[in-house]
Amino acid sequence: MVKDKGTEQLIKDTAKKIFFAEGKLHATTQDIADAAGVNRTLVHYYFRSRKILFEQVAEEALEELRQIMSSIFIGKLSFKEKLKKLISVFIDETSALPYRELFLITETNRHNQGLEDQVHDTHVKPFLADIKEEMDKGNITVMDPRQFMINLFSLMAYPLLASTLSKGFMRISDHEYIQMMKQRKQLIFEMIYPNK
Amino acid sequence: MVKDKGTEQLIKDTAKKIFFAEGKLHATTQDIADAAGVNRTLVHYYFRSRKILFEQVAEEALEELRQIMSSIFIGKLSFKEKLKKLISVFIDETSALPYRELFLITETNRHNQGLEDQVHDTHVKPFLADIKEEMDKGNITVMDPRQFMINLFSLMAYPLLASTLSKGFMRISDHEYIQMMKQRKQLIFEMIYPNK
DNA sequence: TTAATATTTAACATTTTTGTTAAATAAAGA
DNA sequence: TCTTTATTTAACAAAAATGTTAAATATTAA
Repeated sequence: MVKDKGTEQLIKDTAKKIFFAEGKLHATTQDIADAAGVNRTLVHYYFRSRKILFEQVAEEALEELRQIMSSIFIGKLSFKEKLKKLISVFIDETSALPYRELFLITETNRHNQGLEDQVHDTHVKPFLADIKEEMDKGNITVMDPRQFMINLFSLMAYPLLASTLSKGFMRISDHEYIQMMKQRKQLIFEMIYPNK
Repeated sequence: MVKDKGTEQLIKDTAKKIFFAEGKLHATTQDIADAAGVNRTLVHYYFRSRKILFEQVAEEALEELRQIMSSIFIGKLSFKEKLKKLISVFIDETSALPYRELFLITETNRHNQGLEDQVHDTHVKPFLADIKEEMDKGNITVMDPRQFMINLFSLMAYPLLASTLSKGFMRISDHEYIQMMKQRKQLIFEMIYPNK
């Protein structure tokens, strides 16, 4: 593997790949070092401890999720267009890194710490207000805007998170599943934002 | 804790509680023994190794998911009633054990083994056929029946699986979140099975 | 009761994972 | 160049987790 951005970054990126892309939540520092093709001591040299590496990775995962949200909500698109964009971006991102949320969830459970997050005021609150407004306009089904948001993220995230189970139960091949995930962009939009 | 069903069962039940209810996927045999209030050696006495305990727990998790499916599909209810029942049962079950699927997913990823499951022919295939039929009747929106099924399970499972993230981002209290999950039974049904 | 069996415990051993130290090598600046 | 600093490695140490053994206790059936 190329170490263009330096070894420290390489280690962190490799850890993310193992956790977020491969879903190997039990990976050890040795596993990470091996995958990165470096001596395990470097993990300690750059991060001092496994715990700190994990915390950095978790913090950046959270930051990445924030980025997705903010990338959508800058610019003056209509709600409808924002929604389309969010679905497309989120599904693309999550297809590449399906287990990122899962990592956050399990790390949070591991240390019995809920997450007090600032993303609420900057992104979630305005988004919920937009949803409310769109309901008042009669464009989407009226419900608790938070339920709307939960529905949206459920439909986007779950099939990628649980692809192993879905594919197993429904006997869908890897290739076809990818196709289906692409189709979901349109499908989710139509469910959430019905034409009439 | 009472050991009515014997210590072996107690250990297994405790492991399930830690994995499925608390989402502590990194729990050690010591953690499990402590939570069960027994000597760790008993884990080895009854299960020989940590690996075997995990495999048994995973196999039973899978069996429990099958049970949910079959409990719905015996009896001669209409599709509409089956759907209502499935949503209600699944959400109740998953509220109690939100991380059961997550355990299966991570254990599957850990050992690079997909799951070749017999549940397909007995439950999933007939369910998909029912969905198709209902679409032909014009009762539900026409789409790939597998997408319908994915939507259904996404809407049911994800909010419970990712409750930590949802509550954190949207600033919802534990108590209120439970209320919202109850409301989702009706809400999901209406999304999936629209009145007109 | 007693002998056989099942269950539980403590002590020990091994393996795995994590963390530390010091030395070797490479890179960069004076 | 030489000297300082950064990076990497190997060897070692400590801790954590898993697995094994044998003895103690409880249970059961003859």
